[in-house]
Amino acid sequence: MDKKQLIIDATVKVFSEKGVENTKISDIVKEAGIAQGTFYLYFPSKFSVMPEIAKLVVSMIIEEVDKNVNLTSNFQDQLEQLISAVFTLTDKKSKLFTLLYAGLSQSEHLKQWEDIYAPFYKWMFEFLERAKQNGDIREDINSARTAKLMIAIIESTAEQLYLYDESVDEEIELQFKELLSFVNNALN
Amino acid sequence: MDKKQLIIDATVKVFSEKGVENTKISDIVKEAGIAQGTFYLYFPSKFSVMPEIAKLVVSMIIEEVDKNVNLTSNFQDQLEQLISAVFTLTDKKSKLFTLLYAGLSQSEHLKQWEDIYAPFYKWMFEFLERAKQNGDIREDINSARTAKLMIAIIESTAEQLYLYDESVDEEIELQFKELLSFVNNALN
Amino acid sequence: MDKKQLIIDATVKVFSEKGVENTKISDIVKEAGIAQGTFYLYFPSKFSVMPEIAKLVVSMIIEEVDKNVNLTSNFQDQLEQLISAVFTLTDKKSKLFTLLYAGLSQSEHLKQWEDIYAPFYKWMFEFLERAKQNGDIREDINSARTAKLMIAIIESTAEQLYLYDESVDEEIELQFKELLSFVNNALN
Amino acid sequence: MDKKQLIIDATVKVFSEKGVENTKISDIVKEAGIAQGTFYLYFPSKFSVMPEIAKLVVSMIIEEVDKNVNLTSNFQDQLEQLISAVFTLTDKKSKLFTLLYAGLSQSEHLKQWEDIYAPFYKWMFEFLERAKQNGDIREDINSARTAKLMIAIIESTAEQLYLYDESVDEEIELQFKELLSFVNNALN
DNA sequence: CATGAATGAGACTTCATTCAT
DNA sequence: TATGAATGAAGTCTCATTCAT
Repeated sequence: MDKKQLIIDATVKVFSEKGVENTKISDIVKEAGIAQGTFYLYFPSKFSVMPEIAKLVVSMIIEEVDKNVNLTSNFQDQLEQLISAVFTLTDKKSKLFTLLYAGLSQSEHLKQWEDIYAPFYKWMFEFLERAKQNGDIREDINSARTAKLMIAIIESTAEQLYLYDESVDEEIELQFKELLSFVNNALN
Repeated sequence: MDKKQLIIDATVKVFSEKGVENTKISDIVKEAGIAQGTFYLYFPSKFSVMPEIAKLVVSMIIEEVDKNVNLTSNFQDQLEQLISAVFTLTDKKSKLFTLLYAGLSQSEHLKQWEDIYAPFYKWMFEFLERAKQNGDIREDINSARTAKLMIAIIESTAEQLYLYDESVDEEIELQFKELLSFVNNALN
Repeated sequence: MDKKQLIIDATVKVFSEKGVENTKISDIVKEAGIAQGTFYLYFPSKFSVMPEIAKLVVSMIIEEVDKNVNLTSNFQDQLEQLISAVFTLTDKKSKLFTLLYAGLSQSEHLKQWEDIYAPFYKWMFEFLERAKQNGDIREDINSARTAKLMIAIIESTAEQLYLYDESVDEEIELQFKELLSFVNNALN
Repeated sequence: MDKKQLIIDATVKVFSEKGVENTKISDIVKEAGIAQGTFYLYFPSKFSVMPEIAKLVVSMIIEEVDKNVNLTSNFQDQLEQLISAVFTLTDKKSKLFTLLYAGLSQSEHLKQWEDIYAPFYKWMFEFLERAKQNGDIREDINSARTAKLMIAIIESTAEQLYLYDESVDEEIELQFKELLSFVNNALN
């Protein structure tokens, strides 16, 4: 198998398990089953693997929403499917998301993050544009700016519920409903 | 002067300047003007200063919104004042907020963060309850859950604008308006 | 109570519990219930408390053998009482003895140790002299030199049994008998 | 050259010169001519080198007694050769023996010491068994237990003479004779 | 005499990085 | 390309000792 991919996979695993700062290069190479020096043939530092991981996460998000949001459903249902998809993925990959968000706020390479995140913004932009054309949401909405707001509130809420709160299922369900109602009203 | 406070202040300063991970204990004590060993009389590690910093930040937020939100204004204006206050503070203390958010997502002591953040949640809860009693917002809103949503979207957006985007003033103004409109609709 | 004695007692306690090298001055003062600086009014270092401890141990040995060796018994019995007394004390104070022996072999102040140990050598010398005069042991024995041999073999054996071996009672009993027989023969 | 052996040899040297407690890892690596970090590839602490040193010392003892005790001599002579061999070695390697004995009484790994010392006990056991079969010593002697007594008294006496007393040659000679006579009688 | 907060030298240990094989 | 033993800079943390009160 490709050594570079081997390193990326191993890094995702150990980063998820112990966090970025507590991970040593030696942990990664041990997990990857390669020699210490080999790592440096592909990456100059553990931090430089992060963009690869971010791309992975974003592609997972896109895949999840594409799979779950049924464009033939009515808008109400699509909104619910969208939020549900993000929640599900956040739950399933909580450690991975945690380190991504941590990486986002820390990093000096903010511009890079934006580029990597761009596909999700684009997805949301098109989602809103479609809705606008179908008359499902307010006319005065700016799809680009509202896309940011939508992503912000959905991800932040998912983050709160799954990463911080260790919430019980019932509370998650209620917060989910409140968010859906909030967003629904916001868009109309 | 109280050595503990000296350490906290110095830590805020150097954390803000170089980030948590790039800060050495020696940086903190140099800034504080104390001996290396003295640090350890008050804190077991640089990370253990974080909760103190978080308390500081939250008290700054509360102070800022209390100062700027005029409870005698109409609700529309109060909402604008609230968002504006958070935006202003995020702008002014962007480095400090960055490290707080990073700390939040990293930490193992999530329950602790919740406790520290509680005052802001409480503030927002009371803000919404008042509005509900005055008939300014929808009856079916759950103030506790919506408080979380409000904080999530306002802070996330401020974060995006001031910490990541390095946005130009005009874009900030437009995004501010879009957020205000979004939230206004969401609550009605 | 006398602060110096307070320090000595506390030092015996913590040295016994954690060994000399693992003991910090702060452990001693905490145990003694005095301030950090007070220690230095009485001793320049933790090592300088050792001679005091050694004196204590030697006086304990003398006391124990004096109490248990009945000079009116026949020599055979006295020998048994002597060995038994050393064994009992070694068992009861094993930690204390361990650190004394460690201190003995480490120290640069060997001459000092000899002086401190002198009373036990003297006791043994007189014990043998008496036996010689009573015709209980060989005429050609040199009491001074044999005193050293006696102390060496009794203490070493006790040390082995109680400090190293964690021997079971039965084995201790058998080794005790073997030693008694060995010494008995050696002296006749 | 093998780095591990390099470290062991260097450790023996510096331990002998300045004692275990006064030795810093940096002293060892300087002596060994290796980098600081290299030490930790082979040993987790300076104390963990001790067992290796102990093995070395025990093998030296075995070698010395094997070389000097002539199994074709009569028992009296063999006994003298045995004691003489231990005395000579203790004299020649006094510092090394000192630190071994100190290590013995300190260590928490007592069981380990026993294992390391086992070869000498075995040697002595066989020495006594042979003598018993030849009718050179008492029939009622238990070789295993008496082996312990023999080692205890010979080593303790050597230790006293060479490590503590800084005795003059004449006194050593006399104590040697007294010991030989003592042991001779003890065994018959 | 007694205190104990403060000091700072210095030992420990880690781990990213190199480089000869 | 790949290896992994070796390196040594750099940071952590301890703790004996001091000294103003």
